[in-house]
Amino acid sequence: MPELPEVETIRRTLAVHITDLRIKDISLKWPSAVSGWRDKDFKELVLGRQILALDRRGKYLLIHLDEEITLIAHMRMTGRLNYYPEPKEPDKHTHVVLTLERGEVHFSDVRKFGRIQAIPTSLCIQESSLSKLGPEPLDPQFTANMLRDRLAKKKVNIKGALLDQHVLAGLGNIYADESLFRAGISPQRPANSLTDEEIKHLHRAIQAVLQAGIDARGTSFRDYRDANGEKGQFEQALQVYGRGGHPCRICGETLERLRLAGRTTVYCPKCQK
DNA sequence: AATCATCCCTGATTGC
DNA sequence: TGCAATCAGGGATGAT
Repeated sequence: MPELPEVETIRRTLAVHITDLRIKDISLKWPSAVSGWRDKDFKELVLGRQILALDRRGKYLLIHLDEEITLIAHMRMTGRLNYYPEPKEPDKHTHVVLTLERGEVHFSDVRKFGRIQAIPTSLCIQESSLSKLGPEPLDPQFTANMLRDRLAKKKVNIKGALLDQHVLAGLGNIYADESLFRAGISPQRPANSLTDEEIKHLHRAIQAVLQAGIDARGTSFRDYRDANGEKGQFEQALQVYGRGGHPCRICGETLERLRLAGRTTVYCPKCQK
């Protein structure tokens, strides 16, 4: 599932191909995947626009167009944005095809949870779902003290707090589990029970895990692919995610699987306290 | 304000 | 082997 490192990889691989190109045609195979803004529909806002730059906020991909329009895309679990240099027949899960001056972008999603919205750029930050997001974990301005303050009022377990995009933007199930493992913190701990020392470790672990994920071009546990259809390489570096019942790579203890915040959670009962 | 349940979907996995 | 039930999961929404 695309989390911060995967969305960042999609952004980078897509930007190479589509920056500066104009959107010549739009085909909506499943119109529910897109939404416009006020009384203007998606096509009206997007058709003919030129792609200026690609940005990212948390797990949202932002495609800035001219005329002050921005596309906000979210892949949820199985969404993909693929670039094809030559015209290609859309597969059965492709919901939107953007035909560019050169090549096509296909937005597809097996589970139909992913969405693309067209919105005036100036409203991106204030009026969209991006407005309530927590800080960017890899932003130098995101400090351990900031993390401490944001966790201070949270009584839920730390796993649930890390998945809450209002606390921090971009962590999903994979990188939350991996961060907690690296920090040596049990996912069941109440978020507001962490010591300053533990929060420092967690802060460092989050940044290290996300950066390593980006460097490996993401985790392709199942569905994820970048804009070129390539898998990421981070799966082999995973310490806990998807490894419940297997031995801990550090101490050999059997990794435990449980359910927290409605998500499957894997951790090492010996390494994580 | 924080927390929790529900819903959206379909391919893969599990159960009988 | 075949079919049905269950599982997986991010975020919007509404209830508490």
